[in-house]
Amino acid sequence: MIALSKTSSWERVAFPGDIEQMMNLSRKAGRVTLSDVAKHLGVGTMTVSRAINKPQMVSPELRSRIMAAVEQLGYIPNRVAGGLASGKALSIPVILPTLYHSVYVSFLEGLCSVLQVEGYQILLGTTEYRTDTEEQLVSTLLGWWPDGLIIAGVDHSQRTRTLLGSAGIPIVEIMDLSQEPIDLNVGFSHHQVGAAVAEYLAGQGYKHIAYAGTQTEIDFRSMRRIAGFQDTLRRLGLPHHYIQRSHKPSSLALGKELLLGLLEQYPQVDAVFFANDDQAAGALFECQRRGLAVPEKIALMGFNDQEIASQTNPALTSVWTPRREMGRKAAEMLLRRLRGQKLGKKQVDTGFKIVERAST
Amino acid sequence: MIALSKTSSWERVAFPGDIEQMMNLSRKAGRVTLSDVAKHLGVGTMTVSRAINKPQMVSPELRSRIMAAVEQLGYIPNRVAGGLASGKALSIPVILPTLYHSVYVSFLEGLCSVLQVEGYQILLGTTEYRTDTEEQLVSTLLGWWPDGLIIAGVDHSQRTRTLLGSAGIPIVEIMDLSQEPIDLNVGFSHHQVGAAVAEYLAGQGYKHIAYAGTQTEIDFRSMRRIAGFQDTLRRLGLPHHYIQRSHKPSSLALGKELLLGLLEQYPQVDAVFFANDDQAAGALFECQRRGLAVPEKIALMGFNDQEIASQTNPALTSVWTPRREMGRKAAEMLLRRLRGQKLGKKQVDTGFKIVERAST
DNA sequence: ATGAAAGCGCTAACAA
DNA sequence: TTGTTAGCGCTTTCAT
Repeated sequence: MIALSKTSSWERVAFPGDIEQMMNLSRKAGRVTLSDVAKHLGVGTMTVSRAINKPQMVSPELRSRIMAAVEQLGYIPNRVAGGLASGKALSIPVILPTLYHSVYVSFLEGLCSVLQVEGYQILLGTTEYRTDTEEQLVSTLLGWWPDGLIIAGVDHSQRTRTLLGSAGIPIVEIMDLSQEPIDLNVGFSHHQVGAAVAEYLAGQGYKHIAYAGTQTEIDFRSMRRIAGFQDTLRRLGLPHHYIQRSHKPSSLALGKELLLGLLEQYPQVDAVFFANDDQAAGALFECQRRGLAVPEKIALMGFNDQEIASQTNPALTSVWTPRREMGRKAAEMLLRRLRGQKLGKKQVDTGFKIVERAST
Repeated sequence: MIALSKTSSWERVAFPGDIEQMMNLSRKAGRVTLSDVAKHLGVGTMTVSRAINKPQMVSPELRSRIMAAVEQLGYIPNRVAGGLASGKALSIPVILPTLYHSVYVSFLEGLCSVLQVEGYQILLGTTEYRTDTEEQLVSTLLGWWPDGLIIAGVDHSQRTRTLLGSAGIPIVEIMDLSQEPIDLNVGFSHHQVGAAVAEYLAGQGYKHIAYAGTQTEIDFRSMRRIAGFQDTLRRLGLPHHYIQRSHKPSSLALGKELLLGLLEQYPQVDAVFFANDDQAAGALFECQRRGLAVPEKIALMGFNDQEIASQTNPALTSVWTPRREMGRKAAEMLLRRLRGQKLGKKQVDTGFKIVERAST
């Protein structure tokens, strides 16, 4: 592998540092406030506030004068002050394990598509699958006096549960179903996924069915899929000990690694269910290289039904999961709560689907 | 394609709606404040505030009593109030086109890795490549009185530039190099990328070199790569009109579509530079299906050097771009500014590298 | 329809 | 080391 490289850096402008600092310090002084606008027009601050937030309460004539002044002076309402005064910050923290799985990105997009238009600001936090980070994030984010909070997963530390439970705001746990939700819950059963996949692969006639996944010690959802998977294999009288784990983060390369480890240890394996599509695709690429026919020699199956699953050769059977839909649903439930509307169900099972393609 | 499905939803608990509402309304009343803690201990509010924010200024004995009370009462500092009082909200908005490109996700991670530990909260906004959305986001996010702001790209509406320029806080434009940065700037030259790739492919002996990309009308960086690409081909006396565009968002499937469109229109094309690795991979998968030898019949090249490029068969030549590094660098420059430290350069060219693999 | 007063929860600046 | 005073920019409440 050759690497050509082009790099250069240079200084653009030679502002003296003290000018930069001055600009920085002048921030406060430079900001236009509500009362600046009010003074400018000789009206009360409340009138300006109303013109902006409840236009119909201000006479059209005054209103347009105010809006003109707002525009002219470049006034931007201070949401921090507004939030403090009103007790509503219009912010909603979202706590996710990572953004490297496109699953969480899709979820976020679904969420944004509803919340952004309603004027809510999303405060993002990622835990990297660590419960202690999660706990700390919850605590930090609650400090913003959010209107609600959305958190991935249903497995939290006791302190996290206490914090969330006593925050007095709607909480939505997502991506999984909880036995005892803190408040609201949108997701599907990962145990059922594992069971359904085992049943499906067994139904296709495979006899030595393996599970391969990463970070299985800290990814509770993956663990639950394994449990459902093994339970079902056991019930069907099939071997259920073909489990390959790794502590490394998920990637295509890791799919290859997991596959090779599996084949070395258990050459008889004839089907593998991966913890996600990337790993399955990485394994498939390795099969292509080795001339291992898929699915004739070995069947491969992914999870989440990301785009790559439908594009490889052969295309990968996978489990479709409604991540964007979960995002929208979670946002909608939160909004209903915030508006004081009644909620039909506090827990929603969004289900999943096995999408059969050529790899099994 | 068969689709098995499992879905169910049910009502978990039958709380009367009015209780839910009460809980919601009681939020304010239920919240423990700084003065609650102070009263509880019979000390001044400032002492509690100091014990939390500047521990070394409070006597160890009192400090531990305070921390115990904080823990016991479940006090969580209100960052909204603190932000208002201090004029520092410790928040930094990040405005990105989308999270669907893993490039922006990597950038975000790089950013978080520096800012999260320093106590800054990231406020996320995505524009979907729309300048009007960007303008609106800038305005909204500035309302949080952020300490700085990070924005992808260097092409903004005039109003956006004005808003950012007069905000009086450090601004970092990323992912590209600007002729006239608003303030700070970390990125690389997309024109240079296009030029370097054209030169590289021509150097490999290809004669009919094409560019394929999506949303080229609204993705200014892609446009700049095309410009550099065409300029160089022209200079080398090669045809430079093999350009395939689409208005659809980037995906593997679109790579296939772009490739097929290209081959239909210009059968003589012998090398294609795609706007990103996903598209190149999608095209490669289609070549596999059609038995089109890569690179013998047609050479394929990606952009960004995402993981998929190194895993396909053949592996894809690509252009490595330092997105995580840009994230870190942007965060560091911002922090230096916020600390009042001097900055070496206001603009940093992070460069790029052509990573040669088997597909060219 | 408009304005005045009070205060959201916290911290800077000063005093003791 | 600790406490007091004042006020951040806005909205609520109540008056006009």
